[in-house]
Amino acid sequence: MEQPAPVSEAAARPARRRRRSVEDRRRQVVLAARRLVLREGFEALTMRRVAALAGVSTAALYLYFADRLSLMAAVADELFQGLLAAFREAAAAAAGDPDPRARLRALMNAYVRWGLAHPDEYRVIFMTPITGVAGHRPGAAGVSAAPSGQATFALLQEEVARLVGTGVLRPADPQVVAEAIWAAGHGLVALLITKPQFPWSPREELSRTLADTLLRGLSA
Amino acid sequence: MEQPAPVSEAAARPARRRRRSVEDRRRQVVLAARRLVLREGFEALTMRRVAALAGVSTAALYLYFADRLSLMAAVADELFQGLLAAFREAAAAAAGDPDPRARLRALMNAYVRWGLAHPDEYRVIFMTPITGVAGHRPGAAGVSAAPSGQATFALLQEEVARLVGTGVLRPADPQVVAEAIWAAGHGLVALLITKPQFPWSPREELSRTLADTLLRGLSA
DNA sequence: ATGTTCACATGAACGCTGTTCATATGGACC
DNA sequence: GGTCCATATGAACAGCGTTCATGTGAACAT
Repeated sequence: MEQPAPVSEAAARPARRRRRSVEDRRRQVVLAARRLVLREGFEALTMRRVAALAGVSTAALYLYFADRLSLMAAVADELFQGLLAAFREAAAAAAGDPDPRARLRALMNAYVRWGLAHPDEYRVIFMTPITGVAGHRPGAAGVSAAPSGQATFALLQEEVARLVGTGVLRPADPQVVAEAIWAAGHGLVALLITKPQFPWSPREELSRTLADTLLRGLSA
Repeated sequence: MEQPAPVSEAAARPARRRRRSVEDRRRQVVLAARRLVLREGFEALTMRRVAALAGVSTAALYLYFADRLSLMAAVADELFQGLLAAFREAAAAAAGDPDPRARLRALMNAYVRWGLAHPDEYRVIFMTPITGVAGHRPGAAGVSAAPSGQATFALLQEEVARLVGTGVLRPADPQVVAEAIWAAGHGLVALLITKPQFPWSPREELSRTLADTLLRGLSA
């Protein structure tokens, strides 16, 4: 339809064309799910609602995803790009700052701000027991594990490694340090989301104190 | 039955006796729910299963609790005592240490260790959107907000205040600092529980790095 | 002793969930 | 034109939280 192939190649085509179509539909489902989260929140992310919004039957979802968590993993991978964009933006904004720690601080702040600004998306990505983007139903074995997520963490990890390498931060395993920073940021976002009735100090102050303390503790 | 009151007081008694009985039942339900979590994990905590184990009908639960979250709040209050005990134990163990920061460090480590050792209980307490111990059905308005939880956080907050007061930690609002420490610890536990497949560094190393970094950043 | 009242308890139902499966359907190949 | 097979579906299953009309039995008044 898109490109009328020679008849001689027609034998090899169908499989490809079919697979293409399947992946298109799969992607369409993921996008519908994303729209659902953005518009109606985390709780709206049910198989029936996603199917209805995507215009397919509920059972059809199980042709593209092993189960609900696999679908959510695919959605998470999509949502990650929002956080990734915020990361890149923060890093760019801190480019001119003379303080070598500015970029790392900007990443920390961007993470917390993004999480608090997008709690429903944050819940999908970081507060749901998701393994990574699992493969289609027949393919059984899971495939690529959330590339966007890895890219995002890599950004943090590389920045830490850079600062350790240049001696700005005291000698340490960048992997461990990056994980610790991530954990600290996640804890703040997650607790504020889960326990909103706790008498929290102002969020700005809290976020600043956490980032400052970590940076001070890590500095050489 | 327990104490045959004079007939003249009989008019006032029933209400009291009845209330007592109701609270006993309520407590019995909470204990059944706790046993369920301990033995079968977080997912087993359903209204039907709790009711069955407590020996009452499912509908009866709604006489004692407004909804499922209220029941879980009561269970959380019960589970908190485990963490509180771990906190007290850790504080006592650090009593002889010459380092004035030893107790705070011990609290941080105890928190993370307890959470990782009791993930199902941790999920009930800290990873479920719970408001506090809500009142009975008719009473409508919620009552005491998780006393054990408050006591636990108070322990951390007081220790921070003590160290700030003695000049061991740099001047800061103990409330903000305590919240930040809590958030950091929570993040580590929560992420390890939610994303067990992530290629984490060894837990001991992670926990130590996080605690050391925070202490170093907070020290005067 | 009898009648009345009312807090407490329940079985059954409602609408929702994730998931499975027998049954179509329709295009690709022989 | 007939066969096959990937794709799609409606219906069903078991479970969930929650509600409500219906008991039931002890406490009180007469």
